[in-house]
Amino acid sequence: MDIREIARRAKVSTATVSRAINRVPTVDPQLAKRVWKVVDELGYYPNTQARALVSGRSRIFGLVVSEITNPFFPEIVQTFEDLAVENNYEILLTSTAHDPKRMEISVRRMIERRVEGVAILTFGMEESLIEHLRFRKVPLVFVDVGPDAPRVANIRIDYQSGIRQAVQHLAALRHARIAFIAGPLRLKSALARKTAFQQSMAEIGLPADMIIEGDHTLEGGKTALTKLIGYRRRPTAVLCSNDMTAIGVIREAYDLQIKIPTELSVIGFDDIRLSQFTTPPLTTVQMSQSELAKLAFCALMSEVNEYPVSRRANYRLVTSLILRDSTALAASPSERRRTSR
Amino acid sequence: MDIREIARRAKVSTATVSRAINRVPTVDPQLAKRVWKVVDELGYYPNTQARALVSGRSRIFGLVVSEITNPFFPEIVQTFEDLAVENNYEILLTSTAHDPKRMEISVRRMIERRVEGVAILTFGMEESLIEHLRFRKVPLVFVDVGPDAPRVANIRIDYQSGIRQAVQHLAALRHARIAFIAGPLRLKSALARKTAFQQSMAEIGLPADMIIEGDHTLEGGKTALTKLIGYRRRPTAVLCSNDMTAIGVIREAYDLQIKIPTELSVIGFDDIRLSQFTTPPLTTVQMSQSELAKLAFCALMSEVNEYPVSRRANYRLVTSLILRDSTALAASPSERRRTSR
DNA sequence: CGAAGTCGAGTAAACGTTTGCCAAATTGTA
DNA sequence: TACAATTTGGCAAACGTTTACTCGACTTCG
Repeated sequence: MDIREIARRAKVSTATVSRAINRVPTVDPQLAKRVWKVVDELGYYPNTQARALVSGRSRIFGLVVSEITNPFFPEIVQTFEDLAVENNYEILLTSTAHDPKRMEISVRRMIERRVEGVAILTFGMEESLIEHLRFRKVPLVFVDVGPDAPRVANIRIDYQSGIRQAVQHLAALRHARIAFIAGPLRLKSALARKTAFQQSMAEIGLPADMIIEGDHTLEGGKTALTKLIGYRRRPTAVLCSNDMTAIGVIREAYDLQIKIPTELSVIGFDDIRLSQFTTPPLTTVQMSQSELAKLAFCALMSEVNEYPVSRRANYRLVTSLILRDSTALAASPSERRRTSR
Repeated sequence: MDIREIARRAKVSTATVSRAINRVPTVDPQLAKRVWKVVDELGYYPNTQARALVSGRSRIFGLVVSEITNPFFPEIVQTFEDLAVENNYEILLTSTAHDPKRMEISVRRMIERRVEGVAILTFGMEESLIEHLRFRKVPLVFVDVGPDAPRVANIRIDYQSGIRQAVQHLAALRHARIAFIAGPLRLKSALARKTAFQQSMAEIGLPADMIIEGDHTLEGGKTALTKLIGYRRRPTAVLCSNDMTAIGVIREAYDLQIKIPTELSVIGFDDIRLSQFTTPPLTTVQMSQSELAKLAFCALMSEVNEYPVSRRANYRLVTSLILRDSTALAASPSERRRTSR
């Protein structure tokens, strides 16, 4: 069943059917109604590939994430999908798992399906592959790491704002020995978080001398804590580069019978949904995933639809502290071992 | 850059280029090599929509889930995607959030993109919408709830096997008062789990008289536990219809200062990844998500590619108990209040 | 009243592939 | 050497839309 069948039954030309379906205003309302009637009766759905072929627009956006099973991403995917549907786009989702091979396949898939734009929401990506997309003039949006080039938008994340709040919150609770468990420092985002921590500490005259490089996983958080408690002067609070790390810390603390928050305050970063559900609920720096997805989508949309000369856009996402129950007043050293619930 | 450009440069016809690219064996290796050379040099990627249009095969499968943010689904999506990529398929992911409106949009999207098959991995779906797909003879695969019809495959889940193991495990640990927190009983899957529990209890002569209807959420688990401890004769163990419920129970137990597993044993169902990370790690009945995705994908593939007359296929997924640390010997009533870590 | 505009609908040419059919080239057979 | 049989590659017709052009029928205006 195709547009010709509709045309025949409504006794008009295929051009008119096409125009009616696409709600072109010049078509006579009478005719349009006749067309729509037939369309509904027959349950006709236009063939997207034919449309795409002739119009040159696939109405597909690519979305690249590290891995969907990483709790950071589902919310992004969800929001992105919602927006896509609202705007009659489809999304081509690929996960790269930081594997060059998979990235290459991702890019190939995107190009073959002729995506109109790609949001790369993984943190860091093979340059050479991006080139393939750039070469084809596909609009791109990155977070933090994008090149400064035409048709490339960047979402700049303001790590400092939230991390400063976190540090000052701890300081206000009289913590002076604050440790930081960083992410893998080859990731620009992890590096930026660490730097923000150091700067925030410096601002209030505290030493940022307890920094451990973790790997943004739960396991990493666990091992980091075991290292931390081996220190001569243990930290009374620990700020983590992401929530999974913080959850690892909480988990290890439980095993070591260190009470949180009374004996150790913990703050995470990201505010993945899961962090509401830890025991105790995690105080964390929020980097809104849905906001991020929204920015990415809008960036793509305007790149695709706006006046061809879209000025090199930069978007900004601020972070901010969410208070839950994993932080408390620092125990004074003397009462260190007594305090517990 | 299209196939004609390649043809021109390789000095062959477009037909030959097409055949070379699709590795049709009748084409002379010499020519094929020449074609591939040009293809690589120019970085040519075939246009999928044109292909789909003429071949009548979109190479897209639909995948319907409830919501990606539900921790049960990401793993499914991941596995499904991996398989899809391996077989040169793309996946059109939609989440319905149990909302009829969204389901309708989902179905429309699928039909417009001409998916070759749809896996409906949400538990329960609007009949009428399925009809639209059935009407177009799109192969479908369901879990548990599918109609018995041609071109519809079903994955039958064996809830009984795992739940029996769970019950017997608890019984072996001398638990006699075992509660069950069910899911929303309008869901066939939740009902089946409850029934499996009742049967398993009956088999070993224990009364299944502490059953509460929850809602498969963490909150639901929390409130269920508060009800449970109000009972005159408290349960010493609780089996939950899914992991989120169990996590809610653990969380509430923590707040109520009930020690798990010494004072209360908890078992979940699903084995979502998260359940490894609770404190204590959750003993649970595994229903392998990746296995489920694999079955669904294979069902679709064989429906699409096999000899036209594929006999009505039924697939089977067994469940089984995974032991972690949320279960322990039942405390005898006398030592009930003394025992704790 | 006739010429010049306006407006709406139809004709047909794309879009980039695959593939049925045919002809040319090659090989085998007598 | 001639003819049949078999490969192999090219021509051109699809696939289902959109859209630039065209053309007739009304309006409008001098």
